[in-house]
Amino acid sequence: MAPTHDPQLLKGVLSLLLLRLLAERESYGYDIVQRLRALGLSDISEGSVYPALARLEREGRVQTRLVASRSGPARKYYRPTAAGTRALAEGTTSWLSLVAVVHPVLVRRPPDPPTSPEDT
Amino acid sequence: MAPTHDPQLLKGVLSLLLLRLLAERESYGYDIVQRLRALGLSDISEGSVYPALARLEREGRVQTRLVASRSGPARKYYRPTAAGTRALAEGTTSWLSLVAVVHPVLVRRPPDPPTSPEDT
DNA sequence: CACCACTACTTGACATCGCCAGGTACCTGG
DNA sequence: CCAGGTACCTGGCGATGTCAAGTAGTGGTG
Repeated sequence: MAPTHDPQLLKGVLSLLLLRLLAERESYGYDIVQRLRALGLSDISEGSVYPALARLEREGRVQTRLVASRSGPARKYYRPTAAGTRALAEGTTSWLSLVAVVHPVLVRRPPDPPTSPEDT
Repeated sequence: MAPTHDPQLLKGVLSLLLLRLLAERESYGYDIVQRLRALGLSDISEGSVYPALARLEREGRVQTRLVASRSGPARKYYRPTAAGTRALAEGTTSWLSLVAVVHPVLVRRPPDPPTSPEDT
């Protein structure tokens, strides 16, 4: 079964992921997309990442520098600022809080599914 | 400290929560709002819940019935349909998948300024 | 009786943000 | 020169949470 990936579920979490990945290692958009996919977010699209990165920069959470590449156009490397690191910490707290609320609710025993138990 | 509740993080999860709460016990909008708040989502607003409930109904995931009340206007009780139960199961899987990807990334040790390459 | 608070539900305008599609540009190899 | 991979950006769209305001029924208070 496909994960039936709901775009909505990613809302807000993406920028957190971006900040985190950038905090672990400075990198550029194209690379971030690949790292995200390698992490399991195979459906992630560039059209989500680049705008998110741009937003982060506009908000002063990351800073950039251009670095020429041997295999294509110049890469724009992103790195979190102090504000970005702070935002990451706060966002992580929010995420954890949400998970702490949602998870226990969703993971209780199934409440008598009135349908066939053999759905595949 | 304030939970710094990011509205975006709730996207998509709310309908899942509603479906789950409804699966556990048939109830009406106003009651759902209270249950959500009791669960810790204190910032949830009616303006989020009612439209979400209406959407769920429009999508055939819940069915409703009106019940007169002695303490105010009639209550609209919601209850998941078979499709709703199915959607709940699928949505829960999606949520779990997302958490499985996001959580480990966010919960690694706090990133110091990326300057020590001697980290294992 | 008028007014207000609480219960309940609905709706419209608004903002955010991921996605799709399309576009620009650089570089290497045939 | 062309094809294809690398790399980045933008416009328009759609989904959905929030705010604010509106409609209504019920009961308590002055």
